Amino acid sequence: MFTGDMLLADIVSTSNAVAATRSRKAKVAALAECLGAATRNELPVVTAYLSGSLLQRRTGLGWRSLTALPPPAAEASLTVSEVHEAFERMSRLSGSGSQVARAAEADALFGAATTAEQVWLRAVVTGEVRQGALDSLVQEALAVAAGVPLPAVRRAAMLAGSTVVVAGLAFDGEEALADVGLVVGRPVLPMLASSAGSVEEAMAKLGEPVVVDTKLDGIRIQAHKSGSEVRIATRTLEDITARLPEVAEIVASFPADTLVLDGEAMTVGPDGRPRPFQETASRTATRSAADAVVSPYFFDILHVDGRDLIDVALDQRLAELDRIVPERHRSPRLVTVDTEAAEQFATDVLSAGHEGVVVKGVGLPWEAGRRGSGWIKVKPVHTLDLVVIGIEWGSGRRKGWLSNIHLGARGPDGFVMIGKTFKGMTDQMLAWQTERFTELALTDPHSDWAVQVRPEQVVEIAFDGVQRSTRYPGGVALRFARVVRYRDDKTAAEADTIETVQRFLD
DNA sequence: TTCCGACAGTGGGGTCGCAAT
DNA sequence: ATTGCGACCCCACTATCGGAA
Repeated sequence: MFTGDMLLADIVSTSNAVAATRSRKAKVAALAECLGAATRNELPVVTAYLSGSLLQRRTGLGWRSLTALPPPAAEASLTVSEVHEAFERMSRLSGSGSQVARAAEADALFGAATTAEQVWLRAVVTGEVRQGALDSLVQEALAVAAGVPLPAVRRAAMLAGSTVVVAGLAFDGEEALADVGLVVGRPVLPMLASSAGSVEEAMAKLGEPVVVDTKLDGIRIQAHKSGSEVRIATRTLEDITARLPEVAEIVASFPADTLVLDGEAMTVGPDGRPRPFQETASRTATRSAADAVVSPYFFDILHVDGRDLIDVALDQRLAELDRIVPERHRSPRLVTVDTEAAEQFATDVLSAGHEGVVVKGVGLPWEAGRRGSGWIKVKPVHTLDLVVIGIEWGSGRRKGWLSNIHLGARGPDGFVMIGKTFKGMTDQMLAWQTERFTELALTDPHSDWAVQVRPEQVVEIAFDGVQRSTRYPGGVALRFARVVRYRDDKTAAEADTIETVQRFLD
């Protein structure tokens, strides 16, 4: 009765075919063929696996626990369903001795896998399938395989909060997908923002008029209220209601029977100014209602009292938001066509201690996922001239290139490491720095993953801010560091000092 | 023919809980 | 009590494909 069940080997060979081509159309075709071969009850697992993910949120397995694997099987026999069941058992394990039990499960699973299957299994557990296709291309493949329009798949996935749960519906046809609606209590995929260097640039992209919203430095929350019941979800749709009882209580008090709100949760000091992100992160990561209280600040509304507002223009949604949510729980905003007024607002927001602004087109509906959407964030950027004190070999497409640089600020006695970065490098820069830092190497560059170098090369680094660190000796680390350019017009002796970096903390 | 939107890849720092030591 | 790992919070940037202009 198990004949016809899809083999893991089919997933693996599809994944290898997808990885072997750079053409997106060819990737989609390969994915679609595999989706088309799945039975209805296999489809959720197959959909997840083809996008390089598991259905289990946590398995307890990671890179470290998969360093030593049992000998591989000679022939492929594992079915997709068996693999899913094995991960399901692992995800349910907890308590004393669970590591041993989990290791035994992992051993049995990997021992039944061929070499190629072991490679894929390890990659999917660590989130490193790297086949050049994730959820988005799998959605395209679903549309192709089921013969339905891509926008119908995307919209259903947005409203259901997942591609996996709508995969089967795609094969029922366009009407079945269209029947997927917003359900209060079921989180929807969040709308994301692209970024721009200035308010003016953002406004130029959107046309007029715009909403200039305050960008708070906390964590994204989606609140669902149904009667007295409130659920709070994060950006990845993890339910954190139990960790934010004070937020749930506030939402419960809002004058609506059913409600879906989008916003940010953040800790605020007694002076009314926002606290550093690290404090919000600490408070929201734990269940204990400690002294630091998190407050919600909402900036959008997707549903109220039986009415979905997803397709309604932003200005009309904001009118509803203002009607339901008191001002102290909304993020401050300005609606304008005037660039100067918008820039002044952004300046005021920054002096109030906030992260920046998000510029939004007033006429746009709410649309999940799409990076190049109608929301554009603008944040100030700082720069420092630092010294490269080490570098690491890259992986994936950066294999064979020295990639991730260690950054040092000038200290009273040598250079003090304050972070690393791999961002902002072009392929040309990667080639150049591989040669340059091989010359400056203090340790054998080919004997180790990380290479120490003579602190001579100055690099201009952009970053968003400085945070307290227990990892680095100076007690500070850069947030979102990226390379602007290498500077040959400055010597290491002219680099910025650790004191300069530490002053950013105030 | 050129341009640009969308996508995937490559990793960064910090926080916690949990199980093993 | 401490430590290491896994999970998840915040994320920027470049290369590339393929459709739009």
